[in-house]
Amino acid sequence: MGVIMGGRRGDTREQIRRVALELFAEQGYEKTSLREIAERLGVTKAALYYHFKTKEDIIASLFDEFGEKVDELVAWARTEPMTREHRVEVLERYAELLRGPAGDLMRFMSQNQQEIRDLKPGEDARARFRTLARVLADDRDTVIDQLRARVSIMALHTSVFLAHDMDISDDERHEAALEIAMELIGGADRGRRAAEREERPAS
Amino acid sequence: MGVIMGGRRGDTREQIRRVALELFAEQGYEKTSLREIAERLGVTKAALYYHFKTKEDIIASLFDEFGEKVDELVAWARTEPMTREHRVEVLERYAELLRGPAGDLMRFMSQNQQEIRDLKPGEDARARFRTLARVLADDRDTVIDQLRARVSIMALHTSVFLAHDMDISDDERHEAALEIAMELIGGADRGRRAAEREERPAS
DNA sequence: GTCTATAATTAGATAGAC
DNA sequence: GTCTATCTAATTATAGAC
Repeated sequence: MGVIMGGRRGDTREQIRRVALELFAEQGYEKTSLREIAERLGVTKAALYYHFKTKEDIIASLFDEFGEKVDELVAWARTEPMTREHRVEVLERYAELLRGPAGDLMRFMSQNQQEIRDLKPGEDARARFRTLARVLADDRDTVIDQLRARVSIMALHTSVFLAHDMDISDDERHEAALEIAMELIGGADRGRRAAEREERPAS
Repeated sequence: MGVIMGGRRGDTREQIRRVALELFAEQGYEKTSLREIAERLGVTKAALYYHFKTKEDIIASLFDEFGEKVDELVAWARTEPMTREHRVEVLERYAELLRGPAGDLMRFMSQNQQEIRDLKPGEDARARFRTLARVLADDRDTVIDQLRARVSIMALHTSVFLAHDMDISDDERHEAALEIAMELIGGADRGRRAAEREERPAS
């Protein structure tokens, strides 16, 4: 939208976010120091503190952007009844969301769950992850179907490093992970969910 | 084999290992300080350094014990041709191995992959993980079957925290994770592997 | 908006007494 | 085998000049 910031180049904040995500994804949150982020950007630590109050604020800013998109996806998902076809559509959209920076962020989150567990942005992200899983399989589904939904999402998050030594392109890997995720949530001869629904009176 | 240690109580080293695993699994490797381990045990940091040369040596000791068991499992797995039934058996044995301390260790590893990536014991563990996955699906299988094998192992490693807010017992969760893992590696109407083998001359 | 300088804290690790 | 005391290095964060 062509927003013009006060200073000469208003993109410093954005560059901090970009470099921080790079380094967090590369080596983890704790291991990445503010000094390192500043050095790679050619500025000093104090400059970082002008744009972000704390180190945690940097990562919070990254998670917030992703969180909004997930919230939108969940809201959209709930506009239609959860048929198997719709579940597949939701998963496809989520997989699409994971191409680009969001994928790096979720890969980072998967590989550093413990580190970000105590951080507010980490808690929020986990809550969103649960919400998305519950869209795919809720309390009316069997516990195993609920677990299948979670494993399928995790498969999408982790495919990059699960397949990192396999000789395939990014697109092939993306396709393979999506297929596995779909098998898990929309399984072939699995009709428990539909069967249960039939037995229940429309409330 | 009933080894008798030199000192009066040879269990200090073992207690350090136990407490360390507890804390590592609770809060991660980096976040757990040697001071914390020592305090929970009622000793001092210097006492730890008598039993282990470095902090890394403590975690290496934990991974080594687990690694031996995985090596044994892999060796056993290779004594028979890899039929679908045998794959299921291998996975069952691995799941059984994950009950007890090994499960805590693998859960810790899953949640802290980035942290232990640069550590020697972490590299070794990852190599063993790949080896086990290749026992279940090797180069002659499709890439998607290879990825399925890895997802299935990860599902076993992570079921504890994937299902931590679900209202099920440990045994139910264990069963559910194992079922999902088996679906992934021994899938219903999936015959690619067998078909490929038929086309190949017995070398 | 970016800098220098520094405070305050904590970590892993070692030396040497007992 | 365990202790006290200490070293070195790195971290997050702040104060104040320009």
